Amino acid sequence: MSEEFTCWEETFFLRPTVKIARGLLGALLVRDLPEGRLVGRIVETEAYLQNDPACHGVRVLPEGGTVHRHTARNATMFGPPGRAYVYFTYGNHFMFNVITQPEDVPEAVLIRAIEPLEGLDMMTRLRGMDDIYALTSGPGKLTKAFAIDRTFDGHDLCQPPLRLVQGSPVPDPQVVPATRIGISRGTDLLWRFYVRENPWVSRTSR
DNA sequence: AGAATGATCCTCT
DNA sequence: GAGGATCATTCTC
Repeated sequence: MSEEFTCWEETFFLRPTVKIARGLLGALLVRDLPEGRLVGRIVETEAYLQNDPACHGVRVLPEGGTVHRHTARNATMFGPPGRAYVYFTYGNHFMFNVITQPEDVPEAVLIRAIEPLEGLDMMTRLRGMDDIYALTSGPGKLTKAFAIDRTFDGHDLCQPPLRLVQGSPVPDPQVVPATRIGISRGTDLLWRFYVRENPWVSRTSR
């Protein structure tokens, strides 16, 4: 029951975004609700970069190059690091990302899967199901289990009621680099990372 | 204004 | 493994 949750300094989020995606494995997501606290350990992430055709902050030119793309939806991607970028997709799901890099550089890490540690009863209620391996094993699942919606877009992740804090680092032999999921461009890049053998990882193939 | 798409999930076969 | 749900956002004309 220790209250010692430690955020990162801003410099953590100014390192290369692919390294941050790797480094966020093992980090904890702490969600405070009126009914209690939810805690989970990040086990799968993906990096999205400013020159990356799959990134929301990027437009692909007909000639094949890329430029930054500002829109209403992705505005927080151009904001300061250490904040949440939350958007709605497929008519059903919120996606939760961590913004990296200085202002005006649209890069982020998508949190794809979490291992639930605390508050599993509340997560089953929020998810409307009781299979613990299905609670948080996907980007849309974990936002529902943690009650994360678009009101958190732009939220400072060092502040309650939603915090991203340090956990136990995951050693290299346990980290699997893989291709990203559900995108139509940039599919060859190994910018997804997950914890080997962890049952909450959304997809273990490549 | 209308069409297409989407960093997904669930159910069914 | 395939297909439908479902709608906000973005793109195209």
